[in-house]
Amino acid sequence: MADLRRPERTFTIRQLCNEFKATPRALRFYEDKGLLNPAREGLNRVYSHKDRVRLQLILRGKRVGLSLSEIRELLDLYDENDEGAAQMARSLKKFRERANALEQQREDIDNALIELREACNRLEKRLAEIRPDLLPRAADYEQVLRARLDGHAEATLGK
Amino acid sequence: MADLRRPERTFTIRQLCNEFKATPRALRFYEDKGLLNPAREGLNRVYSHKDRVRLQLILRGKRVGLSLSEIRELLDLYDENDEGAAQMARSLKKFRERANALEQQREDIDNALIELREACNRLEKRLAEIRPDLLPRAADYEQVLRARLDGHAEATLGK
DNA sequence: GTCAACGCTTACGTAAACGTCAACTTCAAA
DNA sequence: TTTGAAGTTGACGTTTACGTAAGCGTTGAC
Repeated sequence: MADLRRPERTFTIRQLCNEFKATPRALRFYEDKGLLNPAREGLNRVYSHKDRVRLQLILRGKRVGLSLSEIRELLDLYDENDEGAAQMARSLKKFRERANALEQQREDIDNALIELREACNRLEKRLAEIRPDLLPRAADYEQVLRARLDGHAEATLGK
Repeated sequence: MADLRRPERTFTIRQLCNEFKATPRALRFYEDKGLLNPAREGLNRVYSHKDRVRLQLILRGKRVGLSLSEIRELLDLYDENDEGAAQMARSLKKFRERANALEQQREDIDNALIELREACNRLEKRLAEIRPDLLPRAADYEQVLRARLDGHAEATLGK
């Protein structure tokens, strides 16, 4: 009867949370920060399709490591100027900046990895000389592989 | 007269700060957290060569993204068991874990970069159709290159 | 009739690594 | 003698993105 995709369809907070794997607290927090502005039915929040889209944009922004305030700026731009052009240019700029920052981060990580590998090699050599029995073998991989199944991007990109 | 490299030479807090580009507040903080334990001359801190080495290790640890508490654990191991073997094994393990984490981070970053580039491409295409004059050109590089001259690793690896 | 599930608001807690006062002492140079 | 530089110990502030209650109202299921 009610097509789920009808634009006039609305969502409860929990529906959006389930769909996007967020928590109610998070959505309220975004609202508090001015990223969302759902309608009210009495006290209860009622999310429209536009709100849903905004939430999607928020989460995408987070995925690429933008801060909430940066995301808010972008969303504000979309609102002010809805015909879309100047704000697209600004978004593009923001995204490029973010990409550059990420590339810098990759460089930093690569440098850290170099330093780490040197330290590992030194330790391995000395351990092999002195106490080869204590050499921790690469059996650590199991742990690592298990841990890898979760949401690492959030931690990595600064949450 | 006094050879600067003589092992009995001591250092003031500011000397070490200048040498390693840290702040007094930071060294006191490390001390507060149990990473350093300089002698006192009255109230003033007097850093020995061993303290200097410890500080170097602390900063190296930070450079590769270890937390202060992880660094403290490693330093504690060096102290307990000064003949060095089991603790080297543990350090090695820690370093390998850290290296794995960093590799994971690189992957996360690469994924974010993919998502970003897609978004950039979409925006560029639409902008080129609608308002090609608004296309932000790659003149941003100047800003980026300037910013690149500073300590990015700290930000990148979580400070 | 009542209990659980969901919703709300307000407000404090968390983690990390310091920065930033305030309020002082101590020392050496001018 | 004064003043300026450097040192000290607290203690609170900062940032980000929420988590975690506390305490209350509403509603559907049984």
